Amino acid sequence: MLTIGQLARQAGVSAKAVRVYHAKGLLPEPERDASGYRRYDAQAVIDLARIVTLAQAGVPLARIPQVLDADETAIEQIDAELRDRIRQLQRRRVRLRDLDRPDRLCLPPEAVAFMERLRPIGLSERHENAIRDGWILACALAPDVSSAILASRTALLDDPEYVAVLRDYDEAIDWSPDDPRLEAIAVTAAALARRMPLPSDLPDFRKVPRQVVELLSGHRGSPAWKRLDQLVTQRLSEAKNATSEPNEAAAPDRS
Amino acid sequence: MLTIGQLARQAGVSAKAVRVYHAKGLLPEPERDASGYRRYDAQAVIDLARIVTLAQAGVPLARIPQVLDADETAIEQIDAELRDRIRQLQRRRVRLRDLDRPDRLCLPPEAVAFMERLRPIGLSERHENAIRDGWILACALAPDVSSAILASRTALLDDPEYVAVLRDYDEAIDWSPDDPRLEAIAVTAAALARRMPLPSDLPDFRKVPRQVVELLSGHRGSPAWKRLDQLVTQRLSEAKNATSEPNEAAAPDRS
DNA sequence: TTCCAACCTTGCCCCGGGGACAAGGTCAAG
DNA sequence: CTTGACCTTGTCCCCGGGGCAAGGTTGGAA
Repeated sequence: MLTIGQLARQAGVSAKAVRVYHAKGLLPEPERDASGYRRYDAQAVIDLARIVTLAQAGVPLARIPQVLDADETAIEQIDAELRDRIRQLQRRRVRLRDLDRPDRLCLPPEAVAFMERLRPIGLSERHENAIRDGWILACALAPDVSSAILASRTALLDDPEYVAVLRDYDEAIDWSPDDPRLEAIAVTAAALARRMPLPSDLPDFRKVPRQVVELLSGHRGSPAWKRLDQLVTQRLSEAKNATSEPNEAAAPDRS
Repeated sequence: MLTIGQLARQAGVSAKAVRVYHAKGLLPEPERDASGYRRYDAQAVIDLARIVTLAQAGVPLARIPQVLDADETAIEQIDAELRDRIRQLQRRRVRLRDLDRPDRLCLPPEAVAFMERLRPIGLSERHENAIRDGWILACALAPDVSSAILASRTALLDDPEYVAVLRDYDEAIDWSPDDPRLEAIAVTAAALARRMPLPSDLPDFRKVPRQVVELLSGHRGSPAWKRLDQLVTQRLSEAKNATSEPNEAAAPDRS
């Protein structure tokens, strides 16, 4: 006959835990000896092992009696949950390894792929981070729309002219808004913008939050970029003001 | 700029959790807009993702700031813990499959092996369970001693005479203690006992709790077995009473 | 025998990591 | 201008025990 401590050690739990299982009615209270100590037999060892096995598999104590009485399928379900939790932990290990890579941590896979393709272009870190932050916010606000835009934007990275405009913007980021060289960049950018896929071509464009459009075409704190936006928009509207009203969203965005 | 709900959704947690992280100083409180709502930027998304990643990896919230400031080795250590937890869950899946196998659930591997070898002998379920319960209690009381005894007992299962005595005991379990057939069994058992390894041959016999010896040689509720114990002990002491005093523990035990 | 450490008993409060709900203020779109 | 989905602070509650108090018991060694 075992004392509570011997029973608990055998099962790998604390004596307190065994008392809790008694209190919750999971494990029947055993006989007491002359001094009031609980005394356990082999059946109690078996019963406790079952309870501990289920509890450690994540079954809430309150559900354990039902599971013990139920059929095999309940246990299969618990096993499936356990398998899922193992997968989850494995995914979390991967995330842990990316702890100091904000893009992998915060962006959906397609945006990560975009950033991977963007990096070899060799923009400044500041520009890259600005682009990354734009996508982070866009994906948080409207994941599906953002991933649609991402697709077209990723394709654009194969376009040498687009890449050239990106590099121009990169160089211009700290220029004065009055810098005369901005004109030339605006000309190239406007030419590009005319054959770029526009956000308005998206299937659900009317549902796209205005915020997202503003984010992806915003000037992000650079006065020179703000000025470039103005110049490009002006050029675009001049070129097509016979056929359509100006469309601010058509300015080529740097992301 | 994101609201708390958008931020939380992006990170896969509840808005409440984000407020908790603010209250614990893990995540800096952001600016508020005109109506008092918190407004988050991309950096907050990154910071929150880091916090959530660590929290989901099992790091207590109170330790997260230190980990974020610490070097790589802290994260490697967390990763190692995560790996261990995965292994643990995998072991628990195995145990879950053995939920209705008391021996696998409660006994050490060597005792499981013993029971596996015992089963084909074809004893009654009652006898087998009595043996199993004896080992459960013995292993709980004194695991190392029990495993030493188990080794010699497992070897005995190769001895046809020992197996024959086991079968005799199995048949006799419900006989009356006055049954004359018990005599013949006692004769065979006593002959066997004279060449069986005795518990007193164990290296640390003096440390063996008396309880364990009683358990493994006890009669476990069968009056016929109790009588057999008497008969065997009597025979053994008659045979050697010139050289040694009677030794109750030398009765051949059925386990 | 007497001692001591290691048990055991009940009872109560505490913890982390949020969830639930209240009672109200605010936003955006139709 | 309403409606429903947000947001704000605040409070209480949950599980699965851990820790401690304050006392009684046991068993082996000196």
